[in-house]
Amino acid sequence: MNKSSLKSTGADLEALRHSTSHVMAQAVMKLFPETKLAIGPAIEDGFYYDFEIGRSLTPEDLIKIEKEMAREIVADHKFESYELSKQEAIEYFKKHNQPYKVELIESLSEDKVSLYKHGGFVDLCKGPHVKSAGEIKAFKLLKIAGAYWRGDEKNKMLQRIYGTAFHSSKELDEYLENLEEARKRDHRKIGKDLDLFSIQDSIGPGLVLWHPKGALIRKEIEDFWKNEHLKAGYELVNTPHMALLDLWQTSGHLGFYRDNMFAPMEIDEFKYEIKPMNCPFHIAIYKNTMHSYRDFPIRWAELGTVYRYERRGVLHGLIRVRGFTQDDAHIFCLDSQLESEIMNIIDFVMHILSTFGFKNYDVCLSTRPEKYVGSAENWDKATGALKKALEKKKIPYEVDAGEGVFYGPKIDIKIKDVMKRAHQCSTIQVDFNLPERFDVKYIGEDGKEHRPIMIHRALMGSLERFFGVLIEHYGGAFPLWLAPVQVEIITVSDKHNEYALKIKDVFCRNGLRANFNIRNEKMGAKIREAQMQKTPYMVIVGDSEVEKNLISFRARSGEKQNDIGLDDFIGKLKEEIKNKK
RNA sequence: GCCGGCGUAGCUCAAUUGGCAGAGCAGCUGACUUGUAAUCAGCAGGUUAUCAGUUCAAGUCUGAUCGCCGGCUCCA
Repeated sequence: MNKSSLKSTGADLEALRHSTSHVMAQAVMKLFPETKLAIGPAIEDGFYYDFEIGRSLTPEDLIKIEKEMAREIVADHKFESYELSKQEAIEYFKKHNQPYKVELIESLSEDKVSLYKHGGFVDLCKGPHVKSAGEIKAFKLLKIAGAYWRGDEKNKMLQRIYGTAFHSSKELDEYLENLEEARKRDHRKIGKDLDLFSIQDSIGPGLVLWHPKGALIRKEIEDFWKNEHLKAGYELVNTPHMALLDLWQTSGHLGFYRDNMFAPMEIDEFKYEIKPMNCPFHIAIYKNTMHSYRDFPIRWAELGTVYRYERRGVLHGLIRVRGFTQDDAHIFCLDSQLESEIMNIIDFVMHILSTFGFKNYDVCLSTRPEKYVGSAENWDKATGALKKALEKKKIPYEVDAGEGVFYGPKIDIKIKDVMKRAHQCSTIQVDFNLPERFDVKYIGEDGKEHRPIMIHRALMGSLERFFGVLIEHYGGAFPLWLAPVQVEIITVSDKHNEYALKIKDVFCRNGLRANFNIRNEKMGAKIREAQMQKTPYMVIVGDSEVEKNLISFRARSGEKQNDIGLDDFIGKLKEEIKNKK
């Protein structure tokens, strides 16, 4: 649940949705009187309610529940709040056979509990609610899902109904249209339509095949990434995909990360492990030589491919996979450099992400969890540095208290795509664990050994996830610099094929990706095809162009221009590529 | 992993109560020679995810397995 976005949609909308969830629960109770109620809050763009019902709900049930809700809304019962003592409330819910409510009340610290009543329906609830059910003007039940009681997988699984509600049906319709738009932009669909990537049964779940067009986009991203890193004072490293199991013993991953690691394989009586992280390798490079305090900061970056075991049910297109390439970097620095390094990284993240058209972010600072390594003093120092860096950069952020990784505090940056959905990609983490475990050190000014600070960071997170987000962000219509085919050459008839091949060659020599499909098809069909493939430019040549040695073009956007010089057109494209627009 | 749903040609989808697996697009071949979002015709394409079972007969019913989808938990 995202509190900030609840705020942005308004407290009254939250009350409306919360009230709608009560009305839904009431309808469910009426249709299934044996139902045991769990919880039913408002969430970012709607609400849900968890139930234990004797049987599995079906989509038809949702329709019945909606009808029952509509009747209740017409009845327009008031929402009335009142208080009971804890004991009275427990007795009430015991009497009505509502064990989850009893458990909730028992866990409350207050002496009195607040309840809301409307119609005959009573629920444990802090409120607030709308005045009466009639205020619910537009709602829809969206999906049925399983959800663990109290979010713990050891507990019983309940049935959750998701729904949403708005103040007007116009807003509801807009929301539903938005959902439809999101479905159209689904990277799995676009990935198939544009032949960018696939994930196949014969290869294995969560393992991505990058097809030529996807791989081309990846190459452009990688080239950009590498060049920007070199400019920003990073050095590039490369490390293997596996290492002796001992390495993971030393790093501690076998202890705390085993569930996410694939089983080791045995080679020549030694056990090897496919890597779930890149950090130990970078540390190994560091440790291969002596380091002076003068060397810092050391910034090593790698597009490092890692493999992690993810439970089957969590895999999702490119967003959640089992093999992925992190745009990883590790920075070794002095305490005194931590803050400025963090600020550098923040600037760098913004620079890289904004190039892809991501201008809005949700930033979170995660602080020390209950279980942690390192001294509390170091944690405070590092957390303070992260905080100060964010404040100096005037970046608004939320604090996720206790949500840091056990080895250090972190800043997570979630990018917001054009559909305003947030995606976890970038992360900046201070690590107190690995330097200790690997005994990483440098020789200080005083001639003695000291422990450097280590920062992990990823800007795009993983190329797979980032690509998935990018596909949805652009809806498949990649900007020219990323488009796998930048120019589709289309001839009016096959008389013009020779000229088409000639200009294709000119495009290629100029480093532009031009395609000419010689297939004998009417130009209307070829334009349609290029348009559906979201090719940025179509160059059209017929008698007129061949005669005058010119070209005509049509942009994906609909922009058209006839009879321009090939050099002028190429200049235009090069300018557009340079600006990465 | 858990709850629920789904799995038919490369893609999108059909196939009465169990009764001969089909269409469009894409592909191939040929004809047409085209001016800004689909030219026409022919051909080919399948162990209906896999494996068992029920039945005279299974895409359809049952069970298991695999995978996918929506969530939960977990996370780049």
